[in-house]
Amino acid sequence: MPRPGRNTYSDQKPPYSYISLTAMAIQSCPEKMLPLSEIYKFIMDRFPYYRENTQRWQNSLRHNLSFNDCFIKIPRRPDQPGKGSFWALHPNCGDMFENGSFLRRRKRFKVGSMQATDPLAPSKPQDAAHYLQQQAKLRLSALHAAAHLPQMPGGYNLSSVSQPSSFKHPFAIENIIAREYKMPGGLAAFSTTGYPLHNQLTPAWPHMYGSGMMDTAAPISMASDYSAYGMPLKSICHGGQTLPAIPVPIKPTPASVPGLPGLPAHIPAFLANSPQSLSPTSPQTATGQSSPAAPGEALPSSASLQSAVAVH
DNA sequence: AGTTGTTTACGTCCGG
DNA sequence: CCGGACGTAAACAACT
Repeated sequence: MPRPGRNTYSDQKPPYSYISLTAMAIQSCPEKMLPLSEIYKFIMDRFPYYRENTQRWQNSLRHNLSFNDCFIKIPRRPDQPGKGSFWALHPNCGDMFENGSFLRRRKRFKVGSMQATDPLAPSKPQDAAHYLQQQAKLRLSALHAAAHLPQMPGGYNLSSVSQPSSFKHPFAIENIIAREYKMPGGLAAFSTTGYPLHNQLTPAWPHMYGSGMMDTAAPISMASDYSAYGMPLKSICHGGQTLPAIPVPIKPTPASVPGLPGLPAHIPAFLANSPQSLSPTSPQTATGQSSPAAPGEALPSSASLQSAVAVH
């Protein structure tokens, strides 16, 4: 029996297509690739609406993964147990959403039909898969390296490398993801400790969990204990200071700064921020905060994004 | 058996 | 109205 009045506001269907949701999920993890189950988890963690009728929407989502060229299947390595492959975004599908609404794409991404926005990025799915795998490897090694670096007070000054974002549509992934985008004064959503401040979720996104979102999302997907290469992310990212994605132009911005290759300035902050990183001593323990606060990743990038956003 | 992935089909919505 | 994007259902194969 339906229980009206309970959670109703957050039960609304998010205004994002499955493609958008999937893209968000994929973008949220360091390697930019996720297995199907993690995509499911991500979506369910963030959007209560999708905790029901799982059969229905998951079927739709799988359909989208297969059907749309913008998603690439990356096979697991033999030494990696587990079901299914990893899914990634096609390197060239960048402007599929670029500056646009996540509600409805202007045009469907087709492999052959587009000229590469990234000259380095292959267009053939197979090549792209390989390409992405390489990128993921790079990212991982970077994460690994970062884990051994001393804390950087200034953090990685990604803002110096990331492109000053041009106008970002409110529904652009950066903005959807980076809740801080609309924080008053464009204040950076990061404490000096490097921990993101998670509690200012704007009421503008009722379909997601409000301030409680991060609680429920505590065992967040991206922070799942494994990486694309079977290495426990948590061990890689320990310390809370992790290097953001390697300069990999996965989503080059057309209006990018000359001389600056498209950096993943699009690290989805709110997505990437594993709630665990919220606060090591988070008072909200609704979901059993026993897990060691897994460090958020891609934070510096988000910070840079923040600064970029704050500028305009 | 359950999950994952592919494919086909059909309906709805929206913009041109 | 038409075509494209999207959502959903369903059948089926392959895999764990």
